[in-house]
Amino acid sequence: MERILVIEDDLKVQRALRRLFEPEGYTVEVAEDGLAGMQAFKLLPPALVILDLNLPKMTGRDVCQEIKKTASSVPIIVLSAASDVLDKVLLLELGADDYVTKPFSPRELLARARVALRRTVKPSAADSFSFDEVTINFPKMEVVRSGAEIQLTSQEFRTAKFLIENSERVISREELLNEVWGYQNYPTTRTVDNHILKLRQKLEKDPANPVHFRTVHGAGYKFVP
Amino acid sequence: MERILVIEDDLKVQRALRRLFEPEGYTVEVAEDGLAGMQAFKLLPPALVILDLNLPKMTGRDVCQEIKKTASSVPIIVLSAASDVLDKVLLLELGADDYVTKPFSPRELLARARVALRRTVKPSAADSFSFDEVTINFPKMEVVRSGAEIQLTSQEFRTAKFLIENSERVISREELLNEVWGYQNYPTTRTVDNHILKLRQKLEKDPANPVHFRTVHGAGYKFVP
DNA sequence: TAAGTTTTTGACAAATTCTTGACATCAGGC
DNA sequence: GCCTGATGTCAAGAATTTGTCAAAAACTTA
Repeated sequence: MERILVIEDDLKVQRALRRLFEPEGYTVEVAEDGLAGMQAFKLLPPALVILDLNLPKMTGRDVCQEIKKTASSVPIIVLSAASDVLDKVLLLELGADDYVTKPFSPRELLARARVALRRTVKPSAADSFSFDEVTINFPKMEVVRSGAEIQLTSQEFRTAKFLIENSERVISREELLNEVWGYQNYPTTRTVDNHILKLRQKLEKDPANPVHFRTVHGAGYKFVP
Repeated sequence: MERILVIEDDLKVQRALRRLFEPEGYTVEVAEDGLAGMQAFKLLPPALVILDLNLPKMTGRDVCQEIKKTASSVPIIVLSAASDVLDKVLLLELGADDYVTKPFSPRELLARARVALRRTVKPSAADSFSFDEVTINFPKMEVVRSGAEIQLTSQEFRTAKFLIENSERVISREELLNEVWGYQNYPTTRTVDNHILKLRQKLEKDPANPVHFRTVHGAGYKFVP
C-alpha cells in the first residue's frame, strides 16, 4: 500500500487529507512540524509528500530542499495559503512537483496526487524485470533471453524501460518521444514505430504476433507483462 | 478544450511544444512573431501563453506587458535562452507567471504549465468507470463486459469517454465533433450517429433499447449511468 | 579520417478504422 | 392518423494508421 506523508500543523487540514486519501487506499502519516516531517521521511520514505509552507520549527522551503537532496524521486506537492508568484517559482526550483493553494478542492488535490504518483517509477522495488524467457536488468542494462544475452541499443533500452515502467497503460507516440527522446532532437513519430519493431524482433516469441509490446490502433502502444 | 498560445519563431521548439501539449488534451496555436502573437491573443484569449523572449517585430517583453494590460488573468510562461541575462524579479514584475530557460525539460515545462493553469481547473477524472456489467479503464483503454474484454476503437473510446465525463448532460453532435474529433477534420453529423450505434452494440444490454447512451431527439445524445 | 554502429527517414503494402450515403424507422407537430 | 424531419442501421469505399524494409544521416570509436 502506498504511503503519503502529510507535513502540516493545521488539525482541520490534517483531518481533511485523511478523509480524502484513506478511502482511496493510501496510508496517511502526519507530521506536525518540519523537523518531525524530515525525521518521518528519513525513517521510511513515502510515495508522496504533501507539504505545508508555513510550518513550525523548519520552514516548508527547507524541508522541500532537504527532501530533494535525500531522495529526489519522491514527489512533493506544496500547500500554501496565498498564491505568491515568487514562492511558486522558488518552490519549483527547489524541487516541488506541484503547487496547490488553500483552500483547495479535494477532488483537485486527489487528481494532482494521482498524477504525481503516476510519474514516479517503481523499478526501485526490483532491479530487473522478467516476462516469458526474457529478463531485463535495468541498472546493468542487460537483457537475457533463454540464457543468451541479447543486445539492445540504448534507445531501444530506454523505450522498453519506459513502456515496462508504465505497464498496461496506453502510451502515445508523442508521450514516448517526450519521455524517451526528450526535447533537443525531436524525430518523427515513425521513429517510434521502428523502435517498437526492433523490440518485438528481439524480445517477442513471435514478432509478427506481439503479446507484450502491443499496438493500440489510433492511440499508441502499451506493454503487457 | 483549453487553448495554449505559443509565441515562438523557432520551428523546432514549436514542434516540440505541440507534441508536448496536444497529447495532454490542449489545443496549441502558434504565432511566429510578437505582433502576430498579440493579434491571435486579442482574437480569442487562450488559457495560457508560452512566450519566447527573443522575437521578431515585437520583443517578448513588450508582448508580456501588452497582454497583461489586455487580460491580466491569462497566465504567461516565458521561455528564454540560457545565455540571456535574466532578471527574474523584473520579468515577474512585467506580469509573467513563470519562466523556463532553454533547453527545457518537457516534463518540467508541462508541470509548470499545469501549475499556471491551476486557476481553470478541469474536473478530475477517475481511472475507471463502471455501469451495468461494463467497466471502462481509461489509462489502459480497456473495456471489460461480464468478465470478457471488449474492443473499442480509439474514436469510439474517446466518444464514450467524453459522454461519460459529461454524464447526464445533453451533448449536441456539434459539440461531440468539436471535442472528440477536433477542429481539423470535420465530418458529417451522421458520423457521430454511427459511433453511438457502435457503442450501443458493444456496451448496451439491449442495443435496440439503449439505457445509457440515450438519444435526445432534436438535440443530441446523453450518457446516463 | 574511416569503419562500424545506431538512429532517423521515407516508401510501400497491409491492416484497421472512419466516413458516407442509402434506405428503414421513429418521434413529434399538425 | 399523416407528414416531415430526425435518427437507426448497414455495407461499400475512402482515409488513416501501422508494419516492415532499406537506405541515408548521425553518431561512436578507433
